[in-house]
Amino acid sequence: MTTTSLSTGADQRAAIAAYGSALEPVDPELLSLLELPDDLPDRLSIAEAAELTGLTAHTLRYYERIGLVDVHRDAAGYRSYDRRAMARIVFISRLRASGMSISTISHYLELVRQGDQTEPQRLALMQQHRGGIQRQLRELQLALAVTDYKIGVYGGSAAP
Amino acid sequence: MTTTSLSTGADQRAAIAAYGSALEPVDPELLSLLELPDDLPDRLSIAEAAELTGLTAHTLRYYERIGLVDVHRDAAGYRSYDRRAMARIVFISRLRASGMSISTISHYLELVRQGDQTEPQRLALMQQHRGGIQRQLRELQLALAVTDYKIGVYGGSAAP
DNA sequence: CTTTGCCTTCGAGTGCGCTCGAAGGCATAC
DNA sequence: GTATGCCTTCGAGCGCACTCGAAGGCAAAG
Repeated sequence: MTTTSLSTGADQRAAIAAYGSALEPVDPELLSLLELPDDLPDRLSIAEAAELTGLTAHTLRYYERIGLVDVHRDAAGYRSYDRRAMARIVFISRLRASGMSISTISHYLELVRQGDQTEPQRLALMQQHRGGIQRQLRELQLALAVTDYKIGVYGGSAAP
Repeated sequence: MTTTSLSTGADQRAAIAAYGSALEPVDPELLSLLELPDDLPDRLSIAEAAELTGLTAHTLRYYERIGLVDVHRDAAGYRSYDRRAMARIVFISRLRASGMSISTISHYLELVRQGDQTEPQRLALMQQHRGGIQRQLRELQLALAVTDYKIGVYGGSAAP
């Protein structure tokens, strides 16, 4: 769409790469927090992205469909996940894993789209989420205690 | 049903009490692990049970309906939650809060019903659940890290 | 050429865990 | 008596987050 096909074959997907992702370099501190591998390829297929994130290809398409992430297409029309997309997806999956609803994530990302003046709202949202995470941590500790108790009752050891 | 009504009025529900719950005394260690109050009344209405557990009355009826817990009825046909029922409900809510599905909980409770010879299976189940809890704890730590990172970016402090 | 396999879009379906509402019973207050 | 409020059972409904399947495109292998 943006570039005309010069090369053919397998390289085409990679060749199409210099597109869109270098606008902002993706905060390296966040990138390392998200624990993406250092040798993360520039462009990944949906199968590779699924493998790396632990989500299914179906779920990745779903996240894109509902507007959580933008994903480029290569010359064949296939999805091509760049560093930015991967970072966002892992970020989203962290929020999901900590119980943030998809509608709240959508709202947060909409605030991001609206620019810097929404930072106070984003801050409030994240602070509230932090409270939720801490509550969950406490609940998990309680659950761990009763689970370990039962394991003890059944004569087992905690490490299976 | 079991006793004929001698008293009338408010005491009737309490009067019906000496029924069923004293068969086994409920493991005091588990009871304290479940953090039920020391002054837990012998018999609670569904509203009181809901209040104490943080579940809704609807959910308590649902858990009973699907066979997770047995609950006695008073002379008026109202549910009356004894210590044993409360302990089980809190136990269930701990398992739920740590991500055990209702069908797995049902299975576990069915094993309990089947008697001592199912202890190895219960042990395995709880050990597996322990693994799940630990995985969730790790995921929550990662989520907490990115959340705190964002809070920092937005100029906020972790304690709101 | 055909086969294989991964990819596309689209819309519909699924499973879970509640959640609700209707219709009615019981008990205390007035 | 009636009104209020909490309780009962029953079946149905709902929201969420996927999850799936059909129909078809693209490209490397044989």
